[in-house]
Amino acid sequence: MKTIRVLLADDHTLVRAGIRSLLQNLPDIEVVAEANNGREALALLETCHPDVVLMDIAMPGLNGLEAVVRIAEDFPYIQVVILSMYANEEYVLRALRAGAAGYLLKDAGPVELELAINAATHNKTYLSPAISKYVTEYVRQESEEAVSSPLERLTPRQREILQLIAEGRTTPEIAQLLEVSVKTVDTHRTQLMDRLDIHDIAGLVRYAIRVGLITAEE
Amino acid sequence: MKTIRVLLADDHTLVRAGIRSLLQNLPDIEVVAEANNGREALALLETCHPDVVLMDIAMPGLNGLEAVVRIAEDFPYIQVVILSMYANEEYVLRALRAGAAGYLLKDAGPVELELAINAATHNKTYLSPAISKYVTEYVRQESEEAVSSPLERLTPRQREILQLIAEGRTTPEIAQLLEVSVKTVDTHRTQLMDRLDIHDIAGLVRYAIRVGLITAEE
DNA sequence: TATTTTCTCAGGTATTTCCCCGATTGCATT
DNA sequence: AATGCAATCGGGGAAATACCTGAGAAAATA
Repeated sequence: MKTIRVLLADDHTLVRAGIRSLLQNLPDIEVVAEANNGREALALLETCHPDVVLMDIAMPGLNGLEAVVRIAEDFPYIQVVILSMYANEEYVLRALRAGAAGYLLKDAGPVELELAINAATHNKTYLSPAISKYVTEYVRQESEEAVSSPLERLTPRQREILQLIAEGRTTPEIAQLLEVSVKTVDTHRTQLMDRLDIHDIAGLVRYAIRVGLITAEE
Repeated sequence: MKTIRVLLADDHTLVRAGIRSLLQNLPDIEVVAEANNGREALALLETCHPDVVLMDIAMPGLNGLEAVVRIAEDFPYIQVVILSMYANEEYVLRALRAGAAGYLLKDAGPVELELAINAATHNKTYLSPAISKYVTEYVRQESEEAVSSPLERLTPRQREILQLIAEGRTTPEIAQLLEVSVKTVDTHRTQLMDRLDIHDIAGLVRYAIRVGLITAEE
């Protein structure tokens, strides 16, 4: 079995150095190049021809998701494993639709690194357990049509109520504001919580901020 | 020269493993323990008695800045080097005021790791070049009086509980986590709400994000 | 030493959240 | 015509929040 050539793309030098150090302890894996961002990674592909690209998402200049799209287009034989801090559904879906061969959380164990890289070289997909749960099957088929940011999984009424909740309004206040029954608002809250799989106010607020429905400032 | 005992605190397992791997290549440095967050780090101090703590800032449960304050108070002979993604002035100042012996950016080079740790053991301070420029001198003197990130209107305990609330923990959960009565947590919540003049969970979450106690991401 | 602050805990109460079950209406797609 | 979805409303209940009063012990501060 020949050694697997890996390109490392992460804007944090220290993190990159750390992961390189980890990979050096693994057999059959060789880090052939490092990149500071997506653009650098793309530029290095032709000269280094890696088998697998290990790529962070949050990078200045050209981020990882964008880079995955281009790699999949121009170098279909190169597999990309995303290395992300966040189990953000939006990111995961976009990465997989773009053709990523794996999605690793940065709090994954070192063994997962090896798993993901080996899976990628066999054209298989490895996902960190924490994310595979809400992705699993339906992503790839669904990718053809409906795009659906998670926010769009909510009805307009649900989004409206989510925003009011995140702004700190109580259920009775919202009911009065919208001139409907308290029970109606209650039902909407319950249902939008189900859809987002978030079950407390704090989580809703963070989510609302994440998707830009509100801001933390006032 | 005896070996330097290091405790590693970072919530990203992979990053932690990477840095540990880097440190193992350095002479006279031994990683004696790893922690997932600030609270775990504090708990490990007594049993592992490290010389230096390498600590991330953004961690769930108890963040790095808060942990520095407590370490400086309870274990003044232990040096703390902050390991952060952000060159955020607010963070840097708070860390140094709290008594951190160093502030490393995650895109620092591996050599800086060694520099910072060695500086720390000699009671010196190492700062990544990118941040030392806007810190330099005036921090330490100014720290005596003038003030006041809004967060400092809260007691350490209140900040700790605020963070847990903003992360979505319920009162019983927090009580169990801190090993105090539910009523105690309840009182803390009430009192910190009074001080901030914020009277609902949603507002607390937005506030916590605003001041950098937590992020909207997960 | 005296005072204040912090942290701890308790009782009680009102409100709200969170979730279960159910339902009707209307609108749109199949 | 039938199915699905969105929006409305209800009863009921366990849990959590929000707020009140009061209070002891330890720590920091004046």
